[in-house]
Amino acid sequence: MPNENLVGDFPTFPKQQRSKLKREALIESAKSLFIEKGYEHTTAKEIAARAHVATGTFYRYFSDKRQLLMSLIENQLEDIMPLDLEWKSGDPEKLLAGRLEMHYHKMNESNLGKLMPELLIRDAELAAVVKDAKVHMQKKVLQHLEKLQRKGLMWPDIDIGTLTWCLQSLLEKLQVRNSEGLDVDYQQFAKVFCRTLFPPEIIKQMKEGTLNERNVTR
Amino acid sequence: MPNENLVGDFPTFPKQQRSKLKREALIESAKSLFIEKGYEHTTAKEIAARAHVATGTFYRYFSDKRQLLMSLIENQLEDIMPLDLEWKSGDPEKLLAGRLEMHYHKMNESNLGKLMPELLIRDAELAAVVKDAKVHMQKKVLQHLEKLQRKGLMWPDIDIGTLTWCLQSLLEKLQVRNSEGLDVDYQQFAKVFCRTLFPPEIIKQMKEGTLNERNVTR
Amino acid sequence: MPNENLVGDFPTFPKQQRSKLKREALIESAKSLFIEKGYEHTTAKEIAARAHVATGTFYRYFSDKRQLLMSLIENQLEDIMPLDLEWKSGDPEKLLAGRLEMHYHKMNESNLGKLMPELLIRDAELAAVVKDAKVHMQKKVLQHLEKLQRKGLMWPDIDIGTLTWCLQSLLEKLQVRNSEGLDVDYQQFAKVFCRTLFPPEIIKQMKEGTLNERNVTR
Amino acid sequence: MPNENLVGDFPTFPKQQRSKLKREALIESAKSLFIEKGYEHTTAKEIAARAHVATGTFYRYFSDKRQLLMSLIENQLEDIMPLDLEWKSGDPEKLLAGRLEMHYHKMNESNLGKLMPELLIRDAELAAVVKDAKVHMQKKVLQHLEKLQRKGLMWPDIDIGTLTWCLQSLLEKLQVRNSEGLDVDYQQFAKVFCRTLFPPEIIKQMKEGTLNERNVTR
DNA sequence: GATGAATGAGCTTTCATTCAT
DNA sequence: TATGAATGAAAGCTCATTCAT
Repeated sequence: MPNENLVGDFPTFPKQQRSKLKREALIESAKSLFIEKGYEHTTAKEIAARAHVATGTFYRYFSDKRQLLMSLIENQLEDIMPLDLEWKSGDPEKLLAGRLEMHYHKMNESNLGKLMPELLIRDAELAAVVKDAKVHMQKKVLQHLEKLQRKGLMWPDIDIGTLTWCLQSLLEKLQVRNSEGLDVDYQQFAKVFCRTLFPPEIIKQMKEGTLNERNVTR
Repeated sequence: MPNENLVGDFPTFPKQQRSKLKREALIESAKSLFIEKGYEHTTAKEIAARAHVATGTFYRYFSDKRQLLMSLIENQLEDIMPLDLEWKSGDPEKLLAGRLEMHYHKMNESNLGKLMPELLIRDAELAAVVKDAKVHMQKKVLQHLEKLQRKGLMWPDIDIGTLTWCLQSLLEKLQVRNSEGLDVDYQQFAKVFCRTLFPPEIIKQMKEGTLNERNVTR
Repeated sequence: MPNENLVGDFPTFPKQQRSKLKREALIESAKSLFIEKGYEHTTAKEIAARAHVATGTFYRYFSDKRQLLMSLIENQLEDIMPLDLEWKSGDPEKLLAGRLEMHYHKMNESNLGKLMPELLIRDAELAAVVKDAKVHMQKKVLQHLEKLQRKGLMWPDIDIGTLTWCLQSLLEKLQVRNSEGLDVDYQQFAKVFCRTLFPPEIIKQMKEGTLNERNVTR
Repeated sequence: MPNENLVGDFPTFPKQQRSKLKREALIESAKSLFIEKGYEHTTAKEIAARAHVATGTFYRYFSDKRQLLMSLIENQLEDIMPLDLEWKSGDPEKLLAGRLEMHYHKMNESNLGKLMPELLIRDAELAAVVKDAKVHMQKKVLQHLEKLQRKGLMWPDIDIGTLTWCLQSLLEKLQVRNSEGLDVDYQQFAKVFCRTLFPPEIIKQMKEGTLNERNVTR
């Protein structure tokens, strides 16, 4: 064991570091293979091979393929989840477009979007994890929309639950579309979303900054 | 096996008939198993067993599990596809709500919705088939929306392609939701859809039947 | 392929028959391999190979190696068990020698003797099965010896339980020796056994036929 | 690791000492594991772990699992071997009972008895080692019995070889019974053994101390 | 045609052994 | 020397597919 207490020694922990690297290499390898060939069609051996590791090493880091999958998912749950919608002042369409673009750009880096539908169907436990996260996210969106509605910014006669569901659905689909590499005109999508949520005159006021929230009882 | 050549035997082509029955039994069996356990986890033996035929018989009717899947999909592509949107006169929300309900009721009977995401990911050829159908469907919707836009019924400043995509996406998601057994308030969904497509005053006119299409250049 | 519907055809049931043959071939193959290399060192693949059958076929007939073992054991439990001792009139040494020889000859054909010690140690369930059979056998021997003792034929001051255990132990060891191919002088063994059981004057009377059992209260 | 070169440190060869300790720890660990789970089911990793050393260290001390086994066996061969029978004057039954009890008590502490049958079957070389020891032991017993026979103490008409074999067999079985934790009435066993060896009147004389060995030609 | 036993490639997983640290 | 992560051969078992009946 090298002396780790010398002044100026490079403060790395070679073993743990290498371990961690291998673990990550395996996860990366698995991810790419899952995306290429699907979860079922990917074998532990292949995962190990692409990570430049022996088959047995796979089982030092993960009890099995499923466990690796769970790690992989948990790592990236936030990326998978549709973004958090929070309305600030300003042009809502531009605002949203910007956020959509940023979110899906990040998403694309972790190509999991492509993977999820398959996984969710076959694995009840995983589905539960993701569903929980989704429900949590939807609650937040719902609360936000409720607040907006109370402020009189939204269509008054539409059920907020339905609206939330529609938004999330579109965001998820957008995510899939994105992961398929199709290009997306975020400006246009933002326009549709806004039109779905807000009556035209509200949008106009928001854009002009003349929106008077004081009129709204809270 | 009883003697089938007795006088008085049913005079129609019993062989072909029985063949067809077996083929269908196999498809039905496969469908239910695919839905229950997923495509990968269903074995040829099981499919045969549930269809009350021998394993080998499976291979007389289908060259392989995948081929059966393709048959199954093709049979039911229309059910899987989001419905065809055609706007007639009258209250558009009621109209749409009715059609949605009918469509998803039909869909639910062929529970394939649940199956598709898994399949599409793994099987490029299948994905291509489905994508073709989807594109075809989208084209029709697109044309219809273009006509509506030209008539001045729709938001003038929204890209029709984006809109079409949003509609289809929502319809697909609705289909999934449906197949998960969650109940759906079609009335509300119809409202959201309509609001996404049409400006409020147009909706009002449609409902009142005072819409004057003649103003629209064609 | 021979026509099996000819008059005079041998009334066999080809399928079941072949199945049975294969099952037996597998059992035989397993037995010989277990004896050659031990249970743990024998693989399902090898068993199948020696039975001229594919690996998968093994699993059609047995859920796994252990199950095959159980079948094998149950088939041959009687052969494994030490013989049943019943004393009739006449020269007890000759009588016993004859029975020993016959028994161990039979035993040798099913070479399981060699196999048992290993198996019993590792497999609690199997050990239980064999132990049951052993206990049953010992009870019978015990009863027999008790009867002999009541008749005054045996050493009066020796515990019958201990004696039974010694006899059975020697028989089992003899079985092992036998299975190892060492030759055995049954005459001499019979002499030892008899001397262990009966006082010398009783043996003498038995040989002379002058034994008077009427003196014995029952 | 603490500095081991401090003044006042124990001046003996600490390295060799520690080595020896490790070796022994490994042997002890292996022994207990072999007894608990059997030789085949014990892994090198487990042995190392229970001995509080790294897996690799195992291979510094033993070329392989089997070699460790051999060491272990050789260490304890005497305990495993049935005891040495030497007849002195006095009550032979009491004498024998005492020795049996002592011997099997010692045996029980090194629980190897349980292990042997499994090992002997699989491992020809080990079997040979043990067999050698056994043969050697039997020779000694044989010589002793021959002496006794020449002195006229034993049944004159029984083959000494057979007798030796029977004695050894019973001793081995007793050992197994012992290792199974069943209780044993050594008094009774001693009685059976003596009766197997000596005619009743000799036993009587031995007990009474009236045995006149001088009558015997040597 | 129909049957289902048979096949064997291929997957998951274990573990004796090696070797860089 | 000691370590324990890494290795990869080999075991158990499954299942799509074939083929003799």
